[in-house]
Amino acid sequence: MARGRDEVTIKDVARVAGLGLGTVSRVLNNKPHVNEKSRKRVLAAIEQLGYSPDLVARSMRAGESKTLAFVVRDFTGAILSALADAVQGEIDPLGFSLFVASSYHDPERELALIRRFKARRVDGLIIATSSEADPAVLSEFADGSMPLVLLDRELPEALDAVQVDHAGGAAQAVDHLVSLGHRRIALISGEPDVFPTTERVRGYREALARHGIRHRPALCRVGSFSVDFAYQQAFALLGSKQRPTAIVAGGTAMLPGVLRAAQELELVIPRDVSVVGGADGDLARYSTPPLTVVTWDYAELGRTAGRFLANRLEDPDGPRQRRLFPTRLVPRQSCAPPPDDP
Amino acid sequence: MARGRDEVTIKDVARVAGLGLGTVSRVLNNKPHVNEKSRKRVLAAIEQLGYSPDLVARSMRAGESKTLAFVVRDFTGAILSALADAVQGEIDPLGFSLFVASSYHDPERELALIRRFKARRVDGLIIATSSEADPAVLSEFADGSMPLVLLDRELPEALDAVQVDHAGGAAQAVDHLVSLGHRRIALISGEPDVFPTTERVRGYREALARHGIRHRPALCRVGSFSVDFAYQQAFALLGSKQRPTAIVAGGTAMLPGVLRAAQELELVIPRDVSVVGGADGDLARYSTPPLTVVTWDYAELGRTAGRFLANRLEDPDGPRQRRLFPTRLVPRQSCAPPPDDP
DNA sequence: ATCGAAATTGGAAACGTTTCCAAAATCAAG
DNA sequence: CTTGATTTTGGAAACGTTTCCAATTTCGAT
Repeated sequence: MARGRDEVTIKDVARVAGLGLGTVSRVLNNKPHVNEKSRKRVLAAIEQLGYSPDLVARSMRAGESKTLAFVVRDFTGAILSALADAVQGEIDPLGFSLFVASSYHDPERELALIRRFKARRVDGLIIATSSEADPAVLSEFADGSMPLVLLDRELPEALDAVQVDHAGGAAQAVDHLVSLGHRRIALISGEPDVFPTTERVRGYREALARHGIRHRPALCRVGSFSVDFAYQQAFALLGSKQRPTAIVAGGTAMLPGVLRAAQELELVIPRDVSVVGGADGDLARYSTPPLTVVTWDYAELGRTAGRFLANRLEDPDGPRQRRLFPTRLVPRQSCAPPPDDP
Repeated sequence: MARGRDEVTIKDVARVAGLGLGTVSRVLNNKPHVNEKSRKRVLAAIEQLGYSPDLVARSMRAGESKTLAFVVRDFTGAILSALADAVQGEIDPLGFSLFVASSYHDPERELALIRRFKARRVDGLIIATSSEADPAVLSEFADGSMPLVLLDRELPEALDAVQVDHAGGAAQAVDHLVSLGHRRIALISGEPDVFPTTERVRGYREALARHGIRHRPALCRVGSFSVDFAYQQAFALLGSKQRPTAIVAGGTAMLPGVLRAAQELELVIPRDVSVVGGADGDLARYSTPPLTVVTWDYAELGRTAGRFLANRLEDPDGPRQRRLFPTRLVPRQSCAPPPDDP
């Protein structure tokens, strides 16, 4: 099992170079106090033996692993994978490698993942907690034993965070629809206890109020980030007698559900109902008609998260880092004035 | 920097339990030869101190890290992230954590990633090499120093692999189109030096031959897995005088490009041109019209890759593992008989 | 009670680094 | 040359485990 019986170690390098362990280590880490001639000899020996340092041993001794973890609810989906990709791209040049794991919306599982990463001596965590309310997960963070960056979440602790201005996004969507003449505007979003949903609801209600439109609870559907949930809600909404003339779909997973419901009820977008997507993607961009969406810069969000975490590791007591990413509305062809009669 | 000054170690547990290191270690690893009463004492001490073993130290001593890496060209995209997710789900219960990294189609970068993972003592690799031809990457595998599973690639070495039957898939697409009356069928796929493309081309040509249709090189466009490439090729193809009546788009990234080209040329799918997608996804499923695609079970592919790698670690000299995943054609509404005149 | 076998136990050694300290070599100034 | 300061060097100790071996305890049979 134990591969690497034949691995060359720093001792071999020292022997071949005819120098001591200390000197080799100093060369490896670019430390001062090593004669130019010795450095050359060490480098030659390294080259000759094909030596490369054992990062596990290094972690062991140094107490840090140059390793980060990215924990989300679910990787299946273009946005979170784009984020992971961006994070990895950002931290790789700094010598870090990235673990990823999904909690599948299960706080229990999430906790187990965090614990295991802690045991692996991961240097830091980028995490979109499955819930903002789970006390077990919260208390795992409370002791401050693990540097972390929150991804689109809001926790009571004073943690570094990158967030998207979903409230602003929802407001942009409502403004746009109102300007087209809509008054009965529905919102569908996912899990009620996470930042993206609470913010969307807040932005939606505030925008309605601003336009003097009464908020009807029946039009605000919040539950779970799944295609099925979105489908059911959209179906119920669009099938009702006083159906909304527009739907704001929060989150990527909502869009397919809404489209399917509209299709099954033989409602044509945007003639019969207007739709604004809560995040951009291939589906929104290339479907017919292309869908108006609220979007933001995924890659930059990921890079920022990675950078925040790297900063934090360098300066554990530095000031809290936060950034709220603005959204923007991309008008395409899924919104039109409301139909006359219904 | 060195967090964890206060961490509790196996020595503390031994002291509190009033037993030796060996005994504690035996309890931790469920080894035999430990008295029931001692076991209880150790467990109590662990509980009391909140001890959890340091996985880095364990790796150090054991020579294996319980860590795997997943290296692909690009994570942005639903398929590869679904695969990563499946791999992670499969290996997590076995105690493994998963690193991910993108090579961005750059063999140089890919090599650097592999080297770093080796230095991290990763136990194994699941990899979709950026090219099947790069000698540097090949030779890195040749020494057999790292167990690995190939993902949709074919290399001369006798390596474990999971692959998709893209040749069969392309043939299914061609058969379907021919049965509708098409004769001028184009294929667009990505990088020419990787398994999915070479197989698609092979399947495409064989199917054409089987139907007695002459292969026209101009209709077979192969280059890069990018939306832009697909767009350009589709635009050229559909804008030509003898334009194809059907296009087979190999790979997810191809689809948006083809759709956009058709849209800009004001060609209606499937009236003016039929389209078969080379992989399924939200876009294909929910766009209007829904697109006929060739697909396969992404999650099962990922799980199998994970399982193969775990098997290999358990039995380094076991028989070579391979699996070719069948594709199936999902008829939707993007294919129709060819237009009469063009 | 006594003996041999089996079960249980403790702790040194090892894994491959980096860090630290003391020793050796070099240098500059007198 | 001598001396004191500085640079360079070597190697023991430490990081937290597991493994191994020898020592001790327990057990069963006589």
